[in-house]
Amino acid sequence: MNQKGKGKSGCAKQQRKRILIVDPQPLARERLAQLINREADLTARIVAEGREAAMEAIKTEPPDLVVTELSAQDLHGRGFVQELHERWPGLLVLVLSGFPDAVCAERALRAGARGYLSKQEPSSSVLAAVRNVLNGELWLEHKTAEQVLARLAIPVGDSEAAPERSLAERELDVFQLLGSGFSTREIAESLRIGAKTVETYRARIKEKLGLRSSNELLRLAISWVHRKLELEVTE
Amino acid sequence: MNQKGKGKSGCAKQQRKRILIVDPQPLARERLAQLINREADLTARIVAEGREAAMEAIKTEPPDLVVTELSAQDLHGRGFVQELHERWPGLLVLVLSGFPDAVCAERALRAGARGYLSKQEPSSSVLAAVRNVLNGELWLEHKTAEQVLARLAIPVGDSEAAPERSLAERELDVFQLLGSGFSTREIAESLRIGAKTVETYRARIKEKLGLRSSNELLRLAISWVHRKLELEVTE
DNA sequence: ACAGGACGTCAGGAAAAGCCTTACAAATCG
DNA sequence: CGATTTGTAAGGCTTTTCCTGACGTCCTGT
Repeated sequence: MNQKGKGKSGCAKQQRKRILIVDPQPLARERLAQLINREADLTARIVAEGREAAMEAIKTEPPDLVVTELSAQDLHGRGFVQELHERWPGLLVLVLSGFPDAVCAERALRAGARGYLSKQEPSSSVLAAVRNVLNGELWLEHKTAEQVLARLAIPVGDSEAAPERSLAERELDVFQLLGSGFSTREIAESLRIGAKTVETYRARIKEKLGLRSSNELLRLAISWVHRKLELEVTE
Repeated sequence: MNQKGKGKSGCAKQQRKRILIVDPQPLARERLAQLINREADLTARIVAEGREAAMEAIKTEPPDLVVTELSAQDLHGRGFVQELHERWPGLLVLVLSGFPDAVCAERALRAGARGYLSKQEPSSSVLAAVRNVLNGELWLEHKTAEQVLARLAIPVGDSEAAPERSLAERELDVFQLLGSGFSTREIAESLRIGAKTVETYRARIKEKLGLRSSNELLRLAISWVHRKLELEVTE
């Protein structure tokens, strides 16, 4: 909206906030870069080659903000946020998600993200989110925020039915990927851990949820994902 | 790449192919519209307000091609693509997907789409896909294509091959029981046949539906049962 | 009428996935 | 500080799935 008039000489360029975009979807990332670059006080750079390249880029030229994607097939993205947060604790991270969901939002925030929004939000909101997070504020969509707060507000009551309350992080990863139709082996690859480890999680999930067969586990996981997607659609 | 040079007079504008974009993700759809609009012989229009609005737009101003998204909503429930195909059988539809997956591709094609590609493909591929589909060709990514080729033999006309149309009685029994959460062994008992026989059916189902893993089979079966239940409830 | 194909049924052996047990370091909790 | 949870994983055994055949029964078309 208003910009200009802050740097009278060439130094304005150096005051631009640098934003690094890490997103596997070209259409989305290109548009986002455009939107950012046409703001006079922001400048965007895209990393298209994956997470390692992103790390490299951050090391060589630290950005003020990283905007990254969190999509269904790659829950490992949460690990990315966490990794970022561990290596550069002060780095601001905004998560764009193709998988809008309060549980994911909460987990992204726990992992160190400073904002979370759905790709279904209008461009203007995306830009608003970028600015807010740059200003040091936390950014969440309203509905998501409410849901997250509601979840945080509920102490360890007695509503034990929801898998996400009783499962550990990694177990939830596995559960969700199982429900999305991935095999144990694929999950292992996606999470970058051994297949044997995934088997351990499956066993623990089954124990925690009181399931007897692998089949029941799969069925429950799939229904859970279904339900989540339905909620997402209706709201 | 090359455009221009085809319309020497003002009539070029009227020859522009009209493309309607239906996608809930603003970033992606805006970028796509840009890419299309900067081609001299193509013009894009965005529908942001949902499927009904899209139907309306198609009715009032028929496009040459509809590019739409396939996200979570369409994994179950009857698809937008199918509805489009029923109402305008000749309408070209290209599906952009956030979930690169052969099963989804398969379903999209069966529902009447003429192309399917992942949002992870580079912008240039997206544009290439648009052009190919406009030219009457079928467009698939290579990996997806290989997986789907098996059944491309089925003409695009009025296939409508839901599982119940292509599976034999016993195969459908097994499919449904699988989707209801029964194991191979349980199904065998339930149908009073040998477990080995059930295995045979599973194999045949997988072949007929072009599934590669037992996991995919299970996921499809479960989704199918879900969908059936939903339809029963809502209708 | 008879050949070809889809259907229903099953088996043997190889390959893969899953289950049970054990392990251990780090984090967290009480 | 000790106990529990979490994240990671291996070894060995059991079950399931996959691949390859097989065989009789219906239809269907020419």
